Amino acid sequence: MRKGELTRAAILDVALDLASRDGLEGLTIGLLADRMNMSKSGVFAHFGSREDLQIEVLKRYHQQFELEVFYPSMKDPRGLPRLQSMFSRWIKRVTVEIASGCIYISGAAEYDDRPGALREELVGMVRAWQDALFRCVQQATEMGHLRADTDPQQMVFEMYGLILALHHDARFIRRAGSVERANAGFERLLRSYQSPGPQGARLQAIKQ
Amino acid sequence: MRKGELTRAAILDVALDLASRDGLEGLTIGLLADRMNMSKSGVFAHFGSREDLQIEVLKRYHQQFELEVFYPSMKDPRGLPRLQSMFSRWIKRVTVEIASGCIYISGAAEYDDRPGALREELVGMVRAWQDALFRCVQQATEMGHLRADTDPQQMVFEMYGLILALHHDARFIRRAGSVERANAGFERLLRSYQSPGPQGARLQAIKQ
DNA sequence: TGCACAATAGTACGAGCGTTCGCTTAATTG
DNA sequence: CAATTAAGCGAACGCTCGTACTATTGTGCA
Repeated sequence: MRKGELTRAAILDVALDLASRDGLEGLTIGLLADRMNMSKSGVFAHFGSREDLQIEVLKRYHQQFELEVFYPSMKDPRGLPRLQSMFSRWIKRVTVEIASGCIYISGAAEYDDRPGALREELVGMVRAWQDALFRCVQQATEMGHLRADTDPQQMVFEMYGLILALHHDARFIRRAGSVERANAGFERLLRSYQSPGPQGARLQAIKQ
Repeated sequence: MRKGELTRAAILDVALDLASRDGLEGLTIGLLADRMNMSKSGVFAHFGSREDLQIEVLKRYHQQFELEVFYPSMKDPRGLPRLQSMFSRWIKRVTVEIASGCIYISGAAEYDDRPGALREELVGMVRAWQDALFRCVQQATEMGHLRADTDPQQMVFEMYGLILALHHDARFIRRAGSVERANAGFERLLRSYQSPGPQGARLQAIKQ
């Protein structure tokens, strides 16, 4: 049927908007129905349960994230350029989300200790993104763009920290200049993992 | 009244425990009454409203944080030693909170876009802690423990990022080794803000 | 011991939640 | 156009929430 799928998509659009603001747990069918000028049961009928709705919203968010951040960066040359592209697109996206809210981040807080399908889904997505970053750092290391002793997991950890700090300081604390600080942190991060290294790594570089 | 204040304190203890797990928004009077083996109205009578209860819980948490992290570090020699002490105590605390949950962090997600007394209270506390870190970095800079061109706000930003990443990766993703990564990040941070500096800062150091 | 009042229990209310059901439209197909 | 099915509505369910009000128990001081 055509009409059904259309309104279903429209509902998901509004639901994604609502979930961005209030979190996935704050997404309520009643409010969603109000926004849609529909009855609660009318909205509900499009999904088997609230959890199904939440998962659909989450998948839609993930898909949008990949479309906006991941896929475009994959077209950039692998190694350092791709890594920089990933981070800058990521920053750009989070910057927009300072106004609307980021489901990955709010979801991490909501489901860090609440078992269920939603948590599994969410963890999987964030893991996938971290893995993508991991591989990118790894390639940059293999290509000599970063020091050979670079620990990719460590670098991904710190990149994620910068994004989390950005979201925290800009959206929660509402401190100005957070985007610039996140970028400055990334540049410092890159400098650290390019030459020269710590604890005599410079000597090793000379020996080669 | 002796008895009243006693049970009130006991209620707050349990409430803090509950709020750590489920967040301040997840703290419910019914559940609290169950845990206390009391009636809902009996618990409620100790506080004017749920919001008052939440604020009391928040203040208790803050007080505990100061007692465990801030005050002990203030006894350490100012400058770099104090900064390192602050961070290591902070890490230690968050490490414990990986099991129980951190109200500052979950609260940041819950109240980043929900106006009200709770948000104001919470923002004030986090700001106060960031300011304490700020002053500490500043002192370390003045004392020559860190490079003169160190931007304290930037350093605090990155320290906060490491803690947020630790909480995220350990509690949400449940990845092992996150504590070590947070510590490694801090060590790298310190190395960056000690000599030598970026973009020809080494040259300037030589000139002096 | 008894009185005054603090401390807790009990009950009720209105609102909102997700969900179910039967029914009425609206859309699609033969 | 008629038959069929999809789409949506409205009311109701059982539940939990915070809160108000009343009744009962318990404590502590004269």
